[in-house]
Amino acid sequence: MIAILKALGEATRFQIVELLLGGPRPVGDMAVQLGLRQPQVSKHLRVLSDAGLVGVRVDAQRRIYALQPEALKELEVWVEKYRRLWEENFQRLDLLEENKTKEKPLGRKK
Amino acid sequence: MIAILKALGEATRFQIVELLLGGPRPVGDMAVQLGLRQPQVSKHLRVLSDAGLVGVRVDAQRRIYALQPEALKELEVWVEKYRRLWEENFQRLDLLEENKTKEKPLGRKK
DNA sequence: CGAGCATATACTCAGTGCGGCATATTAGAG
DNA sequence: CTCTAATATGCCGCACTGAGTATATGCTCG
Repeated sequence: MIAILKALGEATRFQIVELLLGGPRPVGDMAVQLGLRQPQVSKHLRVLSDAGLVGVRVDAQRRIYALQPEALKELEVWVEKYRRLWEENFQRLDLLEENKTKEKPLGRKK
Repeated sequence: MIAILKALGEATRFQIVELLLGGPRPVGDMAVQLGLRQPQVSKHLRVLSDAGLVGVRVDAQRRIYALQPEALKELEVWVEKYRRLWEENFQRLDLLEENKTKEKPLGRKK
């Protein structure tokens, strides 16, 4: 999970993923669209691949990269865990503020 | 969006978020649970805060941190864009593999 | 087989980020 | 007002990482 988030948390790789939403693409094409040198794109694709976010298909000398749904789905499932945060009234800081006076007798340490 | 992903893509901060899923907590408590020194936890909370993932409530000398639903929801919305990837038969590498022979006449450059 | 294309890998360098320690800050207790 | 608790900030060292260049690898075509 962290690998997925770390991979996506980098501007260029994020762009690559958004690019691939439009369909599979070879490395060279992406390098042009990103304004990057090909080696760097390959490295980013390696990271994305290690995280399971993309897969490759070989076509002669070209490698066609495409999104791999499973990883994205994994991310979606994780986020779902937090759904109640905005669906129920749950853990709202402003509500806690109200309780502050009432719950003050926490005394903490003692 | 990238700020959110970058913030979550770090092991310790990820842990903090998971911790806060259990409810709001003061800094000191988290430092203990994470086995980290307090200053480092404060720094991570700063990053999470900048990304909008957490909010603070002041209680005397303590700062109670809690998850901020909006940022998580933003993430969920983003992931939804990719939903069709696994719901429809879309951009599957194995299917592309089949087409490979048929579509070979791409000739590429020329 | 030799030339050229597409991609991956190795190496280097600069920037960034995490962790630790020391210190500043602010609030409550006596 | 002074002492202490809880937290934030500044500074440092070290590991990691992104971008670039050069090079290796593999495939196609003539």
